[in-house]
Formats: sequence, C-alpha cells, structure tokens
Amino acid sequence: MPTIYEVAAAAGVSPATVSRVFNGANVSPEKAEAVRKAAKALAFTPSRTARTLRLQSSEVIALVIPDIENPFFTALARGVEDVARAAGYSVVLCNTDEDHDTELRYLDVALSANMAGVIIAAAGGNSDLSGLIARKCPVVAVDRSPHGVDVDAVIVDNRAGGRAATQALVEQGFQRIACITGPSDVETATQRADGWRDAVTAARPTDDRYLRYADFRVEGGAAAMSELLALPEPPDAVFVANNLMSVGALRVLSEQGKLPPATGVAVFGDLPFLPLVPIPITVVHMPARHLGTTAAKLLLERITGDDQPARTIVLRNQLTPVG
Amino acid sequence: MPTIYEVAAAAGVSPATVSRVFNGANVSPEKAEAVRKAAKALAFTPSRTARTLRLQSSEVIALVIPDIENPFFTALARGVEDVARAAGYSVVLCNTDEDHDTELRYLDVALSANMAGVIIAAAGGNSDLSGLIARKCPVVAVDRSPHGVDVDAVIVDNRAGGRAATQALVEQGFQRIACITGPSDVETATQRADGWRDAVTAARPTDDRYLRYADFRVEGGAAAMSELLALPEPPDAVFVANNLMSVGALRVLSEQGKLPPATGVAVFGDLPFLPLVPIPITVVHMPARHLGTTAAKLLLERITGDDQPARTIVLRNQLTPVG
DNA sequence: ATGAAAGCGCTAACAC
DNA sequence: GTGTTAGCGCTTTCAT
Repeated sequence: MPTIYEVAAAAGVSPATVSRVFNGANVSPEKAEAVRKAAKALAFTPSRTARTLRLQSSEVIALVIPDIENPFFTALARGVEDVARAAGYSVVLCNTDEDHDTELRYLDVALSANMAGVIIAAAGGNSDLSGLIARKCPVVAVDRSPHGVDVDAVIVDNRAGGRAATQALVEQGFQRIACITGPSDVETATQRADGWRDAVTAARPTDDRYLRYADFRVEGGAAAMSELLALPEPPDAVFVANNLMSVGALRVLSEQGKLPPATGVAVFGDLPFLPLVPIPITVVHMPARHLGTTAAKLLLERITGDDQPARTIVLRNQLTPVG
Repeated sequence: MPTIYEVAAAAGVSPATVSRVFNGANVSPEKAEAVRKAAKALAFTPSRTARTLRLQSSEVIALVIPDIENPFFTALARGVEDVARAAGYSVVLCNTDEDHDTELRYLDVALSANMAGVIIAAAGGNSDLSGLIARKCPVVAVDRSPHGVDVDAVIVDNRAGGRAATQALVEQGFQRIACITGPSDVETATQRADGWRDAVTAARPTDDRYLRYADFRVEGGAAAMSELLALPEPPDAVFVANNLMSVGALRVLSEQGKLPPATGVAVFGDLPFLPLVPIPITVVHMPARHLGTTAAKLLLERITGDDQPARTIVLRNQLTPVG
C-alpha cells in the first residue's frame, strides 16, 4: 500500500499537500491535479487506520444485535444502513447471539477501534453500557432499552401490542389463551407478556400455567407449544411474542392438526409467508426498518454533538386483524 | 481513553512492559500483576487502531454479501462468524445491495482498514477484485465465484441443482415447465437456468418464452410469475431459482388459486415455513451455513500464509422431493 | 498556498 | 527481564 509520502514524492509536493487534496483543503489547482494524477498512478488509497488514529475517530458505526438470523433485525439493519450510508458512515454488524460476553466484547471493539457510535439492541439482562457512557461514546438503544441507563432509545409499545393481540383473541371468543414469550430477562419479552396478562385478566383470572418463557427462536417456540398442548386442559389459543417462535409454534400446531382456526393465534412481529397460507392469524406489525432509520438519525445527531437529555421515541406498531 | 503510557506510569514500569503484559511476552510476575492492577483501575483497553497501524493488519475479516435480508446469506454469515470468532477474528458484515459501486467501496474499506481478509459473495457482473489481489489481501469467494479471477471459491453445483429440481417436475408429468431465475449477469442465476434447460430439453424443445430473469427478490419473483401466468399458453409448472423469489411466485399462485399441486413448483433454496403449509414443493437444499464455515476456514488458512494455488470447493446441495 | 514537524497509541528491535 | 526509541500513515498547527 502506497502512502502519502510516495504520492508526495511522485507529485513533487509535500505530504501535507497530498493530505489537503484528499481532505478538500485549499490547494492550487495545478498541484491538486498533480497529486490526483500521482495518486491514481500509484493506486493510492489513504489509510483509514492512520487517519482514525490521528483523528481519534472513524466514520464507522457499530450495530449490535442479538440474532442476525432474525429477519426483524436484518430489516432493522437495513434501516440503519440506509441513513448511515447516506451520511457517509459505514455500518458494521455485530451479532451477539444473545450472549452477554460477546456483546461486551463487541462494545469494547467499538471503543478501541474509535468507532463513531453504537446502536444496540441489547442482549438479555442488563447490558453494560457503562464503558461507552464513561467514554462519551454516542449510543442509542433500539428495540430493547437497557435497564436503568440514560441513553436515547427507539422502541415500540410492547405492552400495548401484546394487549391488543391478546384482546383480539378474547374477542374471537377463545377461553384459554396461552402466551409464549421470550427470555424472562429480556424487557420486550416481559412487556409483551404483561400485555397478554392485561387482556386475559380482564376476562378471567390470569393463569400462569399458560405462560411460557422461551428463547425468541423457532425451536423454543415449538417446544413451548408442545408443552402447552400437553397440559391437562390445553389452551385453545396462543399469543406468541415474536416472529421466529411463531414459526415453531405453528409447526407444532400443524403437526397436531390444530392450525387456526381450530386454535386461535396472535403474533407479535411479521410473518412474510403469511399471504401464502390460508391461516387466519392476528399480527402485530413491527416497524423494523423504521426503528433502524430512526435510531440511526438519533445517533448521527449525537455524533455531531447534540447534547440534549436522552430521548425515548416510541414507534407505533399496527395491529392487522385476522386474515 | 487511557493509554499504555498512563498505565505504565501508574504501575511504575515502561510502556513496553505494559505492551508485553497484554501480548503475553515475558514479564516478571510482580510487574505483570502491577500492570494488570493499574490497567483495571484505569479501565484501560488497548487501542486497536494504534495496534493495527503498527502491525499493518487487524484481526477483522470482511464478509461482503449482496442482500442482508436474504436468510440464505445470514445463515452463511453465521457460519463464517462461528469459525472466525473461534479463531479470534471479528467479522464485519458489508451489505452491497447487489450494487457494484457499493461493493467496490467496501473492498476499499477492507484494504485501507488493514483487514486480515475478505470473504465475498460477489454482486452481479464481474466484480473487481484486482485491488485486493494486487495488495495480496487474502480473498475467498463464496456462493458466487467472480468471473475469470484466480481466487479460492466455495460454491454449490448450481447447474446440477437446477437440473435435478426441474427433472423432478418432469417426472411429475408436467408439460410446460417455466423457469424464474436471477439477474442474467449473476453466475448462479444463469447456471441454475442452464440446469433447467438441460432437464426441459430432454423432454421437449426448450421454449425461452418460459424463461424469466428476475432479481432474486420477493417482488421480482411475483412479477415474473404474473407474467408467466398471463401467457397465452401459461406454464403448468415452474422452477424458481432462489428462496426469496419463490415466496413471491407462490403468493401470486395463491392469489390465482393455482397453488401446488395445481401447479408444479420446484425451488432452489430453503423455505423455512414450508413445514407449515400443506403445499407439495420440490426443494433443493442450500448448505448455507456450511458454505460460510468452509469459506472461513479457507480464508484463515490463507491469512496464516498458505500459498498453494487457488482451490474451488463444491459443496453438495441435496434434493428434497415433493413434500 | 505550502512545507516542516509533532504526535495519535502501539509494537519491536535494540541495548543493557 | 526491562527500558529506550523509532516508526506505522496520517492530520494539523505553525511558520513562511
């Protein structure tokens, strides 16, 4: 890799002038031209590493997510990317696999690589953002807002969504409505379950035998559904708290010949294949991409020095009735 | 961010000793302990930026993919990640959106950020890997092998897969078998179409009215399917060359009340929701994760100096008959 | 407008 | 075993 020194030599100018050309500073047209020619001839690309070291900051933002195989998070990532790229930033995707140590390691990387900021959908439990905050590294939480930390957040109203979804099942006349939610240490999971409880309690006393904490993954959803169906008095409907688990749950229902409408099903999150299958399911739509674009905009504001108190933005998630 | 100098001062040693402690070189136990204590007290994290500049290489590998919202590529990414992380490397995911300029920009970033290597599923057309190769940056191509470039590649036998899938439709007795494939400048797309042609030609003269080049995306698949069904003599079966397009195609078939078994459908790629829907479809399974792990292993070998001629590894993709 | 030179934080000779 | 020091390639004062 050629350096500015070699370009400078080839163009008959000083390294400083080369740097100026590549940073849009004032340089006489002739010298600028000479530099550009030399640079092209040598296939020179400025070292981001050196630049970052000198500037103590790079134009890269980290997007930390718990599951890269969940289409919700990849859609969110697209949103982040779109606005980040438009602003000249690159996005590096960090998949924590819902693991705390991995998450912490990535946050460390973000810091020690002088990244411009971090957007994080926190892994379960209370994520440790103290390092970032102590170093004043801009952060915005998305989808999940880390417990008791004062950072910008972009979320949806999980409880209201859970309530609305469950309410729909109630109105369809189901009597024993179960809930399959995510890990008990993930905020979005407990909130959605709270929403379920809200709606169910209104009808009859809540029965926690019908509540299952799973893992937000396909197999977890399947296992939970199997357990529920094996109950002495199995549920006649289920609210599933995310997209992936609902695939597992539906698979089990299918295997046992109990697909909707035999069983009532409401899901928090989008199911892209739903139009294909003639199954009546209530869906709470997640504005995944919008969460991403909003978070990215917030982060960019912080990066450019915005210093107002932390904001929390709640995006609407729309209920699509049985269809 | 504290530096080794501050840690050194706090521990009463030289910066070099601090560096040695963090790099496992020989240091007396007492000093090592003092350094560790000081480092912890200051919450010191070594600057990767500085380290990378000094070493002219970082433990980061770039994974360049054309569509982050395609589960095939995210599964592949998981495979890459698993292997890379186990070897102490971080993976940064770069989404090109099937765009050449974006791709080139990311390759530039990889180079100028001193990344250890690149795994690339090339965007359509002939990707320009010359920069990487000139700089001897380790590269391995995955899923798609860039045209006329001598690099390691991990792929599947697209033509054989397309042939087998189509053959299955032939054997089911379909007469007019259409093909919806990807962009004509993407190798995997044309190869899968070639496989289709192989199988169809054996039965009757190929009819290119039944061949559609789409975009490997849901809406492209839907549009192509609509066009095909609007033909004077519409096909009675279709081979769809990737997972996403098949979702679109199936949606259109569903809308027109022509879902399988009324229409024969064979798909190249996995459809996670298939167990849910009682639709008989022939599927050519893609070993997505395996492609990723294999590519990562190859790349790691190259990074550690392996210098043998470029290899191409062809992974088997299994045909799952109608179910 | 341009060049000289210092320094971002780290590692690796090289001395001792 | 440990300290001193010279860079890695860039940006940016400070002179001129």
